[in-house]
Amino acid sequence: MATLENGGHRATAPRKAIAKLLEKMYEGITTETLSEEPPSVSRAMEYRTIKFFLNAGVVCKVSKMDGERVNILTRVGHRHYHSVCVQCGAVGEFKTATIDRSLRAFASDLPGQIVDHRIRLYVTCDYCRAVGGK
Amino acid sequence: MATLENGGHRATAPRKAIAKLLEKMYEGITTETLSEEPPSVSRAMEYRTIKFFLNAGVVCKVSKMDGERVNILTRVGHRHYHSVCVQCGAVGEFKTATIDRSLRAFASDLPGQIVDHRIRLYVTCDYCRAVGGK
DNA sequence: CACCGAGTGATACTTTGTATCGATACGCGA
DNA sequence: TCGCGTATCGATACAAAGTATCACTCGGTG
Repeated sequence: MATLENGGHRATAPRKAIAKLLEKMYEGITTETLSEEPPSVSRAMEYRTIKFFLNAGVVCKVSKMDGERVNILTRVGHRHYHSVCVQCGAVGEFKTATIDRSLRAFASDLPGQIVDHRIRLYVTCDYCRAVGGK
Repeated sequence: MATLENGGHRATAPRKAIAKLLEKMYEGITTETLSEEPPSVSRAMEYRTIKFFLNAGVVCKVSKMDGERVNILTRVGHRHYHSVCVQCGAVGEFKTATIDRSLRAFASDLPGQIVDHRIRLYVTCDYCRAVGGK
């Protein structure tokens, strides 16, 4: 929460409520989620708060396999990637030590100079594999 | 174009026009592009045709760095990745032989089983580097 | 207490995407 | 060639998603 209180911004009730929701929704939230779940805020606030969290770096947008984009809480630090369970939708974050080597490999296959990158993995998480029986 | 004529689908005038536009717009097109550029089709057709191309596998959706999603023509075969120039917006496709090794590395850092993945590189393309002077 | 800017809700409005419907255009068999 | 069913098309009505505006509230400060 301390992150929010920078530059004169306040950790207000709606923001704390939405942050709390973000914490427990591992599959991410959308404005639709916000209009259904308890911490009732005005429709305008749904968009405002999510946008606020986005450029505060508190949440990331992640694309599900079907193209839907949800907002998920950033739990780890700066450079990380997302894994999305194709069954339960839970989004995980991971880092990898080998990414630099991989990027060099990509770079050699490619004209131009890499300035940034996105990697996203679709997985079946351990829980779903255990439950789903496969 | 032959790709289109499967399952009783036709390569009609609007489709050919949009396909032609896709061929020359390396930065991808949106429905907005279609409403501005010549081959004038009804607004409903913009959406219909793009959706049609999408599940025909003729185009892919690619996210620009700012989050805008454009439709770009698929030029190479099945499994490929996109590079997006952050200056001119041109989208390139690339394959890489080393991806399997990289994925194994990711997999070892990650619980669950990888079923699919997306990789996207943001670059400054050779042309923009030459022109932009850096 | 007065002031001021951040934050909020309600609402109007714009943009984006979908559904519907009548009218055409094509491919194909009789 | 004629007739028919399906694929398409344009126009338009609708629905959904996102933004802009405005008046009002809340906290902190002098």
